Amino acid sequence: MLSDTPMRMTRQRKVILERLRSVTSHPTADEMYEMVRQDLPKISLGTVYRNLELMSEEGIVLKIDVGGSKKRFDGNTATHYHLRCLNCGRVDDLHMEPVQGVETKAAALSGYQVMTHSLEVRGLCPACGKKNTKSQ
Amino acid sequence: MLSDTPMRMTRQRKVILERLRSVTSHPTADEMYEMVRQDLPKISLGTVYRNLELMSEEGIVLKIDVGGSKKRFDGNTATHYHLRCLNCGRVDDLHMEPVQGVETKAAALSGYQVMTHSLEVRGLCPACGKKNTKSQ
DNA sequence: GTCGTTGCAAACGGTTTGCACCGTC
DNA sequence: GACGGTGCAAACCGTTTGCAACGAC
Repeated sequence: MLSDTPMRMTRQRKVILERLRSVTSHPTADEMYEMVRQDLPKISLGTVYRNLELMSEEGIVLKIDVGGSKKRFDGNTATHYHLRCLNCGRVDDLHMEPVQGVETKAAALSGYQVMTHSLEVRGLCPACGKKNTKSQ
Repeated sequence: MLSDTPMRMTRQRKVILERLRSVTSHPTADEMYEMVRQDLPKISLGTVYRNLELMSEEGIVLKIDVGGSKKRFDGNTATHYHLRCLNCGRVDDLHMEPVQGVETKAAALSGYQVMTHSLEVRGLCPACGKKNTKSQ
């Protein structure tokens, strides 16, 4: 997957990466666009998409393409799990050690050439859980 | 989530459910549309979407909203995991017992009101794996 | 100077929705 | 007969892409 010609470090690329690494949330491309525009008001949404895609292919950032209609991005590329709020859509890290042996087991059971795995726990985040028990 | 007024069992609804339960694959809404059209040539794609959505809310079918741009649907609502091919997009069941205690642990760690979890293993399916080692 | 990258705007693809008619209860 | 469901088509929304100008190397 790694391209042969190295990625040029453009101003846009640099800012996107810095911004993504500076937050612990898991922004959507759109949220990234808003963040980056504070530094580069003229950047286009297309550029943000292109760079997030490219950097996720290079393994520099993590694309969280799991549940929900929007993709989210994560500056932390180590394998880790996520929590997603079914009400407000926010995504948090789940600080839990990855399950041992899933990939090996899955490969043995299925014949797939396994590359990664992800686990997502879904429910209501503390804030939405509170709202929900009161009003609904 | 369960609505107060019961769902009317229309011809469309019945056929969609039957067809979904008759396959072990994990069709997209579009694939469901093609399948159902064999019985009901005049059905509209919108109806298929509406019914799959509705039935997943009722817990009659499972919406697999995990990776990839298209949602997929599953007639088997028991918690089970999936394998996804990164090349051709096909989704298979992973016949593995669900990981014990993830939900409780996640709830304790995060304060989320946990409802479900899902695990997805990604890689190349046997067919694509074979192609890949030869050509690429 | 080359050629990868950008900004822009238009296109895309999956999904949702407004509407008037239809059919289940 | 009421009212939820349907078919149709248009709208939606996140994402991708073609293009000419730009700028990193």
